[in-house]
Formats: sequence, C-alpha cells, structure tokens
Amino acid sequence: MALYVYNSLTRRKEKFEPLHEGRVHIYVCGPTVYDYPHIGHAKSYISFDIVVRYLHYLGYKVRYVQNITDVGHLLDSGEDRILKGAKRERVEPMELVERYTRAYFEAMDALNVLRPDISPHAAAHVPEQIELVETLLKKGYAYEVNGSVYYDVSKWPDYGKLSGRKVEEQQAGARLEVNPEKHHPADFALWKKAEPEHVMQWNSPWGRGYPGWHIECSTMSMKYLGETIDIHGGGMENQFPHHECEIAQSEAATGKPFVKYWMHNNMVLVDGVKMSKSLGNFTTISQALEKYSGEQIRFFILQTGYRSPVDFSDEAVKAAGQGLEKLQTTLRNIKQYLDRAKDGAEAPVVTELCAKYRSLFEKEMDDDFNTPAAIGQLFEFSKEINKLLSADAGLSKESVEILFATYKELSQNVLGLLKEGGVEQVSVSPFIDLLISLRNELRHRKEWGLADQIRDELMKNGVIIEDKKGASQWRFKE
RNA sequence: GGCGGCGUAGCCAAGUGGCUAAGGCGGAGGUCUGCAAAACCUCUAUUCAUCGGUUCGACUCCGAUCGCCGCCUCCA
Repeated sequence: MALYVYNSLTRRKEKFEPLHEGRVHIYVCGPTVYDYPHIGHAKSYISFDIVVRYLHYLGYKVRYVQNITDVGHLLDSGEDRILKGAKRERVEPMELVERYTRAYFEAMDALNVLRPDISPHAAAHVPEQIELVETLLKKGYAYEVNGSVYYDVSKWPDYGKLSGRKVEEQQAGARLEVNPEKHHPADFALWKKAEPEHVMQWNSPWGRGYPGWHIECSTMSMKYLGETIDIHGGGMENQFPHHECEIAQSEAATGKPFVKYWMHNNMVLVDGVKMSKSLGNFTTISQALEKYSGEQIRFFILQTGYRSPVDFSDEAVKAAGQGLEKLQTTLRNIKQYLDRAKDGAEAPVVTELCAKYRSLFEKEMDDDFNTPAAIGQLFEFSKEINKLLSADAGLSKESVEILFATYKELSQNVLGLLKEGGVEQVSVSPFIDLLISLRNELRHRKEWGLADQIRDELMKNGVIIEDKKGASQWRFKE
C-alpha cells in the first residue's frame, strides 16, 4: 500500500511521492504569539504532528519547519497583534513574544506534539523578507507606493488557483475598507510603511517599515526547505488569502512550483460555530488541561478526521476519555502479563495477529491519515489481545514482547497516545495517610505486630512516623 | 452575491457503485469473580437530511430542496 494525501490544490487524494526519495520537507503555518493557545491550535498542530509521525513511521527523513509569527500580522484596525498585546500587558513586544512562545510550546508538550525541527521567527528574518520583496519588484510583480510595497495580483493569472476564487467575483471591501494606495483591491502588502509610533520597524530600501504577513512564510519556507517543498500545512481559514498569497509571491519570485501537496485541517467548533479569538468562545489549552489530561484531548481530536470539523464539548471529551482508558488498560494488561511470562518460542497466532492489525492500521493511515479509522482498528486489536491474554494459553515472553512492541509502536509512536508513566506522577501523600490510618486502627485493636510492620516498612522506604498524642505525623527521611 | 464543505443509531464518528453500513461513548442482558474492578460475549441504524434522476443495483454518482458551517484580505 502507498500513502495517499488529500491535496487542497487539486481537491483530490493523490499518491504521496516526495520530491527527493526518502526525505520529506514540510512547512506548517505556526501561531501568532500574542495570546494563549486554544483548542483550535491543538487540532491543527496535533493533525500535522500525526503527519510527521506517520512519515517517520514509513521511514522518511523529515524536516519539519513551523514558523512563529511575531510581526506583521495585523488586526482589522490595522494594529499589529503583537503591539496590541504588548500594550495590553505593558511589556516589550519581544517580551510578549517570548512569553507566548513559551506558553505555546508548553501546551504542545502537554499534548505530546513533537516539536518542529526548526521554529523560525518572522522578526528574525526581516533581511531575507526584504530580499524577496526586492526580487518581486525587480521582476515586475510588485509596485511601491509611498513607502509601502504591494503585490500586483493582475500580473499573476494563477491567483486564486488554491482557493478556487476569481478576483473579479470577490466583493471588494466586503469586510474592510479598500486601501486607496492599492492599484486593485485584491493586491496585498509585501512591505508596509511604519508610522513613527509603530514600535517594530526596520530599515528597508523603501524607508522604515515592517514586513507584510504573508511574506514571512514564503521566505522562511524557501530558506530552510528549498524553493519547492513537499507539504505545506495550515488551518482551512488560511487557505485564502494567506496561502493563496504565499503561492503568488513564491512562484512569481522563483518561477517554480512552491508546494507539491497543500494540506488544510478543519476547525474546532463550539455549539456549531468556529472557536476563535474574535468570537471569544475559546477554551485555552491550559484551561482544558485543568479538566482533562493532554492525552485525552489529543485522543478526542484524533477521533475525528483532520479534514472534518469537531465540536468541542465537555460531554464529548469525557466520552473520548472512557474509550482511551480501555486502550490504556490493554497496555497495562500486556505489561503485567509480560512480567510473569516465561521464555519460549514465539507463538504463530501472536505473530499473525500483530501482522494483521499492523496492516489494517497502516491501510487506514495510508488513506490520508485516517486516524478515526486507525483508532477503530486499534480497538479491535486491543480486544483480540485481551482475549489472548485472558485465555492464559501460557504465552511465552517472546510472544508477549511482540504484542507489546506492536501495540506500543502503533499507539505511542504513530498516534502519540498511551504514554507510560504519566499516571505514576501523582503524589504519594494520600497513600501514606491511608497506611497510617489503617495502622492506627490496628493499634486500637492492639494488633501491634502488624502495626509495627507497617511502620518498619515505611521507614525502609524513607518515611518516618511519629506517634503524637491524638495523631500520628509523618515526614520524609532527610 | 461568489468559493468551499457538511447532514450516517440516544451521542461522537469511519466508510463503500452490489458481501453482515467500522469503531468509541451511553444503554440492556450474560460469562468470569468471595464482592468489586477489568476483560470477554450478545443485543442496541432493514437504513445513511428530504425529494427526484442515472443504473441491473446508490447511503455512495447527478439535480433540486431544506438545515448547518467555513472563507471572501483578522484567526490553527
């Protein structure tokens, strides 16, 4: 079987063939770091985490670049998001950027999202962005007006090929006032002139200013991954205009295709409408982590395909958690069986079972990363494993090890689920309190032998009990 | 107005031009168990928004209708 990927550019599933054998270059639009990440970000980055993990599983060498937007991304008001955030929190813009970049990575770590290989910041690549703008000017695809540079959409007949739009059919100024500097309302800014009070500004051939939003992705993608890359990912809402503009800029500058496969993930909804900053109906990832584990959130998201929207609700996340627990129990069951299994030959049933479910799982993943279906296979696999283990057919250590390795590879390596050791992180205090209350019950009954045994065993494990009047206290041995 | 997508059981959610329409949650019953828990077994959509059409055959393809969502220069 081969991997098939849904390409937004052609609107169909295509066989995945990387540009260079054995290696994949992927770029995903990263966050604008002006506020805490929310569940919508989780869906996007978990989706592409799966893409990267599965490509690794298939044996590809992957270079994964995901930008950090820290300049140039404007609000409707024309205000830079970063500057607005900095004002709100009364900090330096780059202090704000640092704060929310950290928050972003911490949230992603909690969701077991692997970090990209490179996380370039837009503000750290201003010279490269200026170079690209100069190239576009030189080639006649852009024009300068009063210190700002705009891309001339009329020079690029392909504009609209990704989103299927025609410039003439759009309602100019539907949402924003038309900028009178532009030759055509569809033209977009490559470089913006900065007013003196605009804190983030750089020298350029056109005076003091700052880069437009779209140019950063073209620049950094080309810098780290080459002029043509294998996969470019991002949220569906960025298909137009952001990705459309990226294509126009990049292809006009290089004369080469920018991206082979465009992938777009769908949105997280709340009561049927998009979760977004502007609607204020978002749950931040750290808020969600107070109620659910990162793994539970991850599993919830993976139970829906990346191209389908998912409605975030307490009920749905809880239901997902129940299912996840079932898969975790199976992993525990295998581990426990492994501890008491004896050496022996591999049982053919086990080898066949593993091969069967590995192949079924791969078949689903090969179909455009169909995680809900792959998870369905994992549930079936889990059921078969439990049957085998509870039949207690005296499976050999070797057999159980294959089960363990296969089950872990699919659930942990590919899906990023069933992390071991997470549950053991709880505090020991409640358990020590419990032992002490049991021991005090024994002391009441004058069952000194057992009571002393508890005290001695705790002492061996570094816990000292001191019986005071009315209560027993405990502390850790220094 | 333009572009794109969605509507599958009580809920979530895969899927296919024709074998029994995955899987999970919830629910019902059972096996196992000192009691639990876990696990396992059985049942829980004669039907895929509605109405037409194409076809030997459609939930799947086409058209219309209804409902919902996203985008049209702010968003993962």
